[in-house]
Amino acid sequence: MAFSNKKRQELRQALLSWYNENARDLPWRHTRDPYRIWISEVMLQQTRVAVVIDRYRQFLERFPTIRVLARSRESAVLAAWSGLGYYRRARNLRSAAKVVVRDHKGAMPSSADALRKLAGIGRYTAAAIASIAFDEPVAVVDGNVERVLARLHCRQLAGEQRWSTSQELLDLERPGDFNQAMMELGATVCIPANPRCSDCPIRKFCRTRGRGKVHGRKPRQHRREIAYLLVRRGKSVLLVRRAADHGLMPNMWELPETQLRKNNVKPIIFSLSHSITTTNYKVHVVGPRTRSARSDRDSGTWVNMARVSDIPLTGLARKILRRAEII
DNA sequence: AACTCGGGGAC
DNA sequence: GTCCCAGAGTT
Repeated sequence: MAFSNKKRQELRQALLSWYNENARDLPWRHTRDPYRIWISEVMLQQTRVAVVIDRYRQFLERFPTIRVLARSRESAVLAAWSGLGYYRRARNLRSAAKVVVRDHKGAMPSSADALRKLAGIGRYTAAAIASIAFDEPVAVVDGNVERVLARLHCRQLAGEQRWSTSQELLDLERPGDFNQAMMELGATVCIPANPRCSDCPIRKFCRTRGRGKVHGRKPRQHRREIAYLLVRRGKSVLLVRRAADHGLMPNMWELPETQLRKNNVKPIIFSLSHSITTTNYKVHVVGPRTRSARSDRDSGTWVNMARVSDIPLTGLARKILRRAEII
C-alpha cells in the first residue's frame, strides 16, 4: 500500500540477503519436517528462542514422531512441557496429533487453511508451518512482524490491516525464509527498545528509524505471599496434584500448600520470588512442624524423585525442588 | 476488542 | 524491579 511494486521488491531482496548472512543457527532451521516445524512454532508461542532451544531437542527426543506423540499419555506430554508455561499448548499438541494420525494417516495437513482447523494452531502458526514446511505463500504476523511493520510505516496497523500489509510485502518465491527473516529482524535488530537501526538492512525504506515508541500495556501486577511444605521421606517427597477442573495448570503436581500463619512454628527453609501471569508471588518453603505432625502429611502422594522427569510438575514446584537440590 | 493463560531472560 | 516474548481460545 505505502510502497510501489519496485520498492517492495527491493526491500524483499535486501531483507532476504541480510537473512542469508545473519540468520541464527537454530535447531528447527535444519529441517523441513512439518511435524518438527509444528513443535517449534507451538513452543515458540509467547516463549523466547533462547528458552526453547534445549526444550525443543528434548521434546523431540521423547516424542520423535507424530505417532509417538499421538499415543502418549497426557501426563507425559505435560511432564515434557513442565516449566514452559501455557500448558494448554501441550494438551492441544497431543490432541491434534491424535486427530492427524486418525484422520490423515499421520500426515500433517499441508495448507494453512487445513492446519488452522487443528487445536492450538491459530492464524499465525498455520501460516508459519505452511510457509516454512510447504512453501505456501502466506504471510505471518507475530509480535515481531507487527513492530517491524509499524516502524516501517510509522503508524500502528489495526487488526486485519496487519495481515494484509504483511501479505503484500511477502516474497512469493521464498515465503518461509521471508517470514522468518521478518521475525529475525524484529528479534535481533528492530527490537522493542533501542533498535539497532544502523545494522538494519531495510532502514532506507523505514519511515521511523528508531523514533517509534513501543508502548506496551501495563496489566495490574498483584503480589501474594504463599507457603509450601517441603517434607521428605528417604528419596521421596510429598506432592499433591492440582484439581482436574482447576482453571490454572489442572492435573499438574506441586508441593502441598501450608498456612503462612503457622510459620512461627515451622522453619522457613528458604524463600524465593515467582511470577505467574499478573501475580508476583513471594514463596516461602517451610519444613514440617514436628517430625510426625499428621496434619502436615495426611494428604498428598509420596513421589520418588528419581521419577520426577515423568511427572508434570508446575514450574514453581520444579524451581523449589531444584533450589532444595532434590533434583 | 479485551481477557486469561506461565515462565524466564534481558535490561 | 519492569518489559515482553515466532499466540490461541474464549467471551
